[in-house]
Amino acid sequence: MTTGLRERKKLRTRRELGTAALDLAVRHGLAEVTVEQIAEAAEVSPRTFFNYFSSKEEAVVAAGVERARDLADRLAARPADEPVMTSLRVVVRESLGETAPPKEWVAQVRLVRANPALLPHQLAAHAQIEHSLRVVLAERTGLAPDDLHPALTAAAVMAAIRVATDRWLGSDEHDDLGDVIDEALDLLTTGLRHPSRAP
Amino acid sequence: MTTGLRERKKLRTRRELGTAALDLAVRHGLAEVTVEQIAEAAEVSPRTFFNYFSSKEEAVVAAGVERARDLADRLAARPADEPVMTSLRVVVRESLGETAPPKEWVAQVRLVRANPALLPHQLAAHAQIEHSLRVVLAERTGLAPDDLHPALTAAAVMAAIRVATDRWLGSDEHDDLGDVIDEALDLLTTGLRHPSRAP
DNA sequence: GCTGAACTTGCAGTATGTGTAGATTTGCAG
DNA sequence: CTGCAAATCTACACATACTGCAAGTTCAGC
Repeated sequence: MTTGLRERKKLRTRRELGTAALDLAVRHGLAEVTVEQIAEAAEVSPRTFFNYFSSKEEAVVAAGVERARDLADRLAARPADEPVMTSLRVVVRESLGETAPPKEWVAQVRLVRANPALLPHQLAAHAQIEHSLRVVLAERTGLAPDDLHPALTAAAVMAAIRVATDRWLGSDEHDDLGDVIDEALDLLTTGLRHPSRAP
Repeated sequence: MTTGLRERKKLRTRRELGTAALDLAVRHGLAEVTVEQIAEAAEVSPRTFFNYFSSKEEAVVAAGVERARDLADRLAARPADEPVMTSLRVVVRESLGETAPPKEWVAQVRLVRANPALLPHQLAAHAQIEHSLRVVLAERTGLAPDDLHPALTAAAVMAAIRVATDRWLGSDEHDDLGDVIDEALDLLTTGLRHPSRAP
């Protein structure tokens, strides 16, 4: 089952467009970048750009989606008898990178922070990832794919990652992101109980 | 502290534009509606529309934001010694309406379901509400406004509402929405533990 | 009433996004 | 290898979305 040339080429173009969009936006500011420039950087016609993405915002964020799709893949690869939350902690750690978070990803989340116009599309991207997670979780637990439990678990975990990342960015990336996320996941597993203010 | 005429007028225009956008989109389909039509329906120039919203999608979703802002207001009005989750359950029930969910709101979420292009903006709107909730929760618990706990609680609750609503829409609005949301909140407070499959 | 600030508006110009039709490339069977 | 069918890319045309600017117009406070 070798993926045909056609398919590979398409994927390559998509990636090309995504990274070009991100690169240009980081370098010159989102507002200064036009679709024409992105298309040119990816060596493709402007019309073709719109065959892949419906806006430059979507393209900028697309790279992140692909990165995060591997979260679901990794999750599916964990042993089925491992507690779900354990699996989730492991895969999140894994995809955060051994040493530091991938700098492409950091550039992206920083860009979103600086450009509120990107937020809607960032959140939509998260929703896609959330959906992938939900599907895997449903298989894993043997529940229906539209059951409340896998859906909410996926949503809550994505929320934890989002909130933790935001906090991490806000604190000038001083803490270890993995630790912050773990803390957030702890809160989830303890039912969001009010933490004692004197530990 | 009577709000000046100016301010009231502005709010009125904003509301006018939002409801006009929603109305037209429901009636004719989102794609068929132009900003010009929305502006005309609100008796305002197209240029003015863009002084309020940066796209028609944002306008369509704005009505929902305002409705949901009252969630935070209601929450702030609950007694401070009531357990947070209890307060949340109460205010969600309250704002769902005594008998049935407000039909304007239902129309809106249905529209988003039918038009994926609206999803990003819907999620951004949720993020705004989430922020309001977070602020109130922080005050309530006496924690810093950027603390992980209020932030994650707000995010998780919004996620619960979103997932529950989606499920409710998917099941042809047969169940009681309030019950579905309660179920989702239960999952949150029990730490998302895997529900026993034989109750 | 007068004055400054806030809001609205028209206009001009650029960028976004889509339908269509024809060229180009790829997959595949003969 | 050849040629056909389907997928993809591209150019062109066009409507709509959005923004900056320089007026008008309306409101708040003195």
